[in-house]
Amino acid sequence: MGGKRPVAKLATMPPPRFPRGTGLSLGTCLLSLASMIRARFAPSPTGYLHVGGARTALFNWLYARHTGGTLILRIEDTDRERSTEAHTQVILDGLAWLGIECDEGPYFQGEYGARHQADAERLLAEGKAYRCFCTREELEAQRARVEVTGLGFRYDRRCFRLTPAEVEERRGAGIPSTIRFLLQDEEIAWDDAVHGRISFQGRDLDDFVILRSDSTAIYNLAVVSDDIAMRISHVIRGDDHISNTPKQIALYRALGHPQPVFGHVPMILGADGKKLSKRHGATAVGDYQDQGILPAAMRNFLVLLGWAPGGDREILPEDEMIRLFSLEGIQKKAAVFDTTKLEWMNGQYLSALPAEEMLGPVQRQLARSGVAHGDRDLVPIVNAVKARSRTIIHLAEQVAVRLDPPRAALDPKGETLIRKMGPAFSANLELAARALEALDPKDWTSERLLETLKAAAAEHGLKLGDALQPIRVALTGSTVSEPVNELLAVVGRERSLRRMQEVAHQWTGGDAAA
RNA sequence: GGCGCUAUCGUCUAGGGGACUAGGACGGGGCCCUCUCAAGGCCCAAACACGGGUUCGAAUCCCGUUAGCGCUACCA
Repeated sequence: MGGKRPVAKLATMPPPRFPRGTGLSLGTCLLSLASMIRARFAPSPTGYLHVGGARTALFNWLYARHTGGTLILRIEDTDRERSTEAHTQVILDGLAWLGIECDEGPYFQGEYGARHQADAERLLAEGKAYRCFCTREELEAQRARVEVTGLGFRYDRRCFRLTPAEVEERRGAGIPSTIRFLLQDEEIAWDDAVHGRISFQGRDLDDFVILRSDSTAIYNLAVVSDDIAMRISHVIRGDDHISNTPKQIALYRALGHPQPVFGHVPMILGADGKKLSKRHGATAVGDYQDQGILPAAMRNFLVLLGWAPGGDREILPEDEMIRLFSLEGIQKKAAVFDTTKLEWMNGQYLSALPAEEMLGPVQRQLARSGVAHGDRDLVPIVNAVKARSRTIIHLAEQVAVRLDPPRAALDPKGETLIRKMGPAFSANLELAARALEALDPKDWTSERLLETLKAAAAEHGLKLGDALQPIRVALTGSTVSEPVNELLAVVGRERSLRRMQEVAHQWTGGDAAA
């Protein structure tokens, strides 16, 4: 393949990375560009992995996979007060659970302090930034004064007007200082991959601090410095960063680097239309893992929240998702997180997934609720109940009841049935039990059970439903389950008969209305 | 306050000037299947925020209004 040579050549080229006039054919050039796409996910470990962050990660991952590019993970741990290793681990676990694997990293922003500082000092040396000796208190006082007048505060550049001698004097006196970026009054615009053109005026922005008095970088500098160093070509992030973008572009310009492509994805809202927060209940991906959501279902739900492939697709397997994904399909509008639809989707995945493949999560859930299953094969039980379950938790409860019928709790539908049938409930139950007991244990199969039950009902002139529903309620506590013959087969002969007799007794002598 | 972003059924969305009596999905209602439920199939209710333009023609383009959200730190 002749494609190898230009790629190698490009790789050794110094920035700017995007070749112009290199004499390469358009096709080769596009091919090379595609393979040079470098996207990143850059969470700060100051909390759990939020579903919003997870979706941003998912979009980056899909974009990288779709284009054959590279996904870089960078942990932005420069806020030492709030960042913890535990949070970093939770983020890593969350991404792994969702099946989002990164090609590079995790890198830790905290390790690049020296570069951040060097970049700030270079800007200072080039006159693109200046030392600022204003203290927090002074700044706050200025801000308070201006806000009374109803105008927005903007730093008045008083330190920019200091003479070199004054600066030296203060430095000599050991007065702490920050480095502040000198923002030009010019238009700063970019073609956002999801919003189209967005434009700001430099005069509406503040001269912002880029380096603290302790020489650590402020977010905007750190991000730009790292994104340049890591050769990031596409910055896909939450749209709460839109107003940071002009500052970052100004930094790219000052540092002499071409800016990457920016794409700002919308926020995720709670059911009340407000920004998703703890009040809305589960917001961390770990919460959904605990609730028994399958990673594939979570991914499918999340990708459809703010992105659509066009057309009527709902269930998207991973390869389809990657094939169809595009930045153009991303919605501009914030989306409400609808847990009901998530559960529906999880139900779809649960129904389609072979029992063997969900044994792990089911066993973990059984262990959590203290249910021992010994050496019993869970596969047939899971197969019997998975079509009717929306979460692993719910599914595991159903498995537990089939393992040990006395666990069954009577639900309102079960109660209603008992009340409506009156004495017939126990009578029919006993009748069915007798018929089943007469069955050779070897014939305790779904098919023979149905035959036997049908024959018994016919013999006593009962409608099939009247014969079967009491069995269902006895074994599960509810009127909802797989077909009764399958239920009996899955529960097993001894357990079924014992439970049927117990329940029949319970509702004869006693007060059936309870 | 300033700056910016956004606006189609309750929710997620399709739609990129005529193909729109605005399509799909979740949820809701009804029917079918069936021993029950789920799944599946069929049907029903349900939306272009408002006001101006542009145009022969606007959900689609432009401008306002309104509402929501974001940012406005020596946080990220």
